[in-house]
Amino acid sequence: MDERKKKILQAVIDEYVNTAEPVSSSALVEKYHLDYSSATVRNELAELEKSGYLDKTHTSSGRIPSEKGYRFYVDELIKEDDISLEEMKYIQSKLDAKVNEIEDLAKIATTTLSEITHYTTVAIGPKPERQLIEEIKFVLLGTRMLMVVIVTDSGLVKETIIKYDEDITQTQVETLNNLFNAKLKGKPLSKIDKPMEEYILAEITYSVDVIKPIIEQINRIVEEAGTIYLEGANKSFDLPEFKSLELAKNFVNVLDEKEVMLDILDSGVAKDINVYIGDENDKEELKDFSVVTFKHSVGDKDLGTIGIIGPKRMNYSKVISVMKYISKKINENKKGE
Amino acid sequence: MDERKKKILQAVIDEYVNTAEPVSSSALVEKYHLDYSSATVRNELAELEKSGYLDKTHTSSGRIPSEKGYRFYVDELIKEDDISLEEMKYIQSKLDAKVNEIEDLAKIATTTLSEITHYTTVAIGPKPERQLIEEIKFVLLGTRMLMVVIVTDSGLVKETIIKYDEDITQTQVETLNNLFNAKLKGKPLSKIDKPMEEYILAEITYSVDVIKPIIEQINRIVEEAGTIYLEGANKSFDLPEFKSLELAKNFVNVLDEKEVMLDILDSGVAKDINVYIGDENDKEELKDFSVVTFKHSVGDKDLGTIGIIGPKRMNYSKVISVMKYISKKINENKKGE
DNA sequence: AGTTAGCACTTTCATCTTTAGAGTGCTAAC
DNA sequence: GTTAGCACTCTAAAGATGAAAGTGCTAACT
Repeated sequence: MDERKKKILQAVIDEYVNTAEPVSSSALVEKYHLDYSSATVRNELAELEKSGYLDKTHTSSGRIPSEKGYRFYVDELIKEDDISLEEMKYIQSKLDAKVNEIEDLAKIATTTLSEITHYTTVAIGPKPERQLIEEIKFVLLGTRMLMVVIVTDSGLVKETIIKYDEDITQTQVETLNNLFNAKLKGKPLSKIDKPMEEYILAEITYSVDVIKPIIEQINRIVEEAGTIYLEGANKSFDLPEFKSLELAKNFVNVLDEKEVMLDILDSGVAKDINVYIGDENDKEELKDFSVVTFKHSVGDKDLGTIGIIGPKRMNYSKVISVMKYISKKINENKKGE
Repeated sequence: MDERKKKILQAVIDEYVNTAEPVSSSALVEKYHLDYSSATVRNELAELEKSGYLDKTHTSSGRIPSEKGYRFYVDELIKEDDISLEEMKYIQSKLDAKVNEIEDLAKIATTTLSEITHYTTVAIGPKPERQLIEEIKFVLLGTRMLMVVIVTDSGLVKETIIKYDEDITQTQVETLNNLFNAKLKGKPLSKIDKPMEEYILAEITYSVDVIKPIIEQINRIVEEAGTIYLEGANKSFDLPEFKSLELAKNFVNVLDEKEVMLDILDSGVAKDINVYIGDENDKEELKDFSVVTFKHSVGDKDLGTIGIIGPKRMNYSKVISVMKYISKKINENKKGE
């Protein structure tokens, strides 16, 4: 593929990303200052189509990029710094807000990413099994409410409350603190399995009624730790792709299925940024969309994965530039602590 | 209004609620076993229209209920037990789940209501200012993380975490516990104002840096305590009213505006169930919708308000029946505790 | 050999026209 | 008071028309 073809392909994609309308040869010449006539461009477009980088919606329509075209764009033509000074400042200001909980950080990053790109974003924290329990603390509220707090090494703090029908003594709380810390500290954050449950039950001399709900709630917390954030689902309604209400509904339904979302975010391979264009998505429901995911981390600490879901004609340059910038800034901020 | 007119009006509304299509005289005769010819029904329909209970979309169309018609239906014709045995069982099973936090109860009620009625539901807890602080507790996690827990008399538990750059001692935690409990226990859950802040700062001998973030976070918690739950926003897309994407977008936007939602839920007057039909809504954005709200409580304890937002042709009978049933069950469950 | 003007050809999209069908309102008869 | 019958109205879907937007190809040009 020669330089002129690349330039034209890039122009077609840039234009189509903006307008969502098939791009004509004359529009390219006018808007992209090409020093050739529309006829020449037409010849090139025909060849690009023959090689599979472009498509047409009907015989006499302008061109739209094919998935192969987008893939070439992402691999070869992408601008890595497609981000304005204003956007940088905005990101900085958002990230500057004092963040106490690791979950809030993910939330802020997700929201900001959605605000700047205008696409729908999803996020998931580090996998529970990969976090280690740093502390587990029991706190008595009043006389019949027990709060359980779990802190992990990646800074996740999760708590839950259990109501009892009878008073809990401070001594009991001490025993619980000692026992659970002895058994769970340093262990991965995963559900309490049967053997462990039996061990704990055997160890504790008093009522099973106190322990049972604790184990139940801890297991619930662990499950919840893999929760997904979703941001800007509405934004997609403004896309011309969703002129058809049918499509819009489908899209919303996909987002609603946590399982699907989880799989997508998890599937990212070794690379920090992964781009799946249309058919490259495993999930049938996403064949008409593109997904970009990135894992963010500080040093070797995994902080989870953020993903963007948008139309295939997504602004890949902007999305990836912004992702990289956010990722960089999170790292800088965190290192300062 | 004579009995036959009532019967016909009821039939028109029931039919329109189901089909969302203008109702014809012949359809009424066929489906509702009226012992009159379509011509007679037509005469009655004409009179009902003249009195303002019915409308037409164009001269030769069938009838649709007017807002006055819906209002009459709600006031006079409603079936108070429009709920099936299956639905009762489903509600019971949902509410049976052990609920430790008052907020979870609101969440469950909201979700269940949305699932059964297929409309969008919103909920808000009791107003923060009307709750009294029962306990405020400081808990040290590790050496540099401080957790603040606030428990109110209506059972709300809110917590937050503050990270410090230096170690916090157990003695400091004790001082904090004593001071804040002495000053705030029994007081309404509201933001810490300037005089109180200054008093606290004067009282504490050590670093302002420790106190400032605590006050900040407590104020954030209080603000958050008035949070809204939203459930089943997607469901509305299935309504034929939303054939136009424009309308659907507007609807989603209304839901997004927390202020509007808050006002609506707050505006409920003394009655436990309030119905606002179309123009009866204060908010311009809701003139095309109907809103039903109900306050739920146990004894004299306010538990907040739940609202349903749907098309004017909402199934008022079902909505109100289900609301009453849920309210009743919550009361029974809670009393048992 | 690469470029381009020119023009026939294709397809869409918006606008009109037509027609069948659903419903009402009214009149006159029961 | 009720109803059969029919003229009349309006909608909604299906075809008809024409302009506009583009392409592809040919033949001429540099």
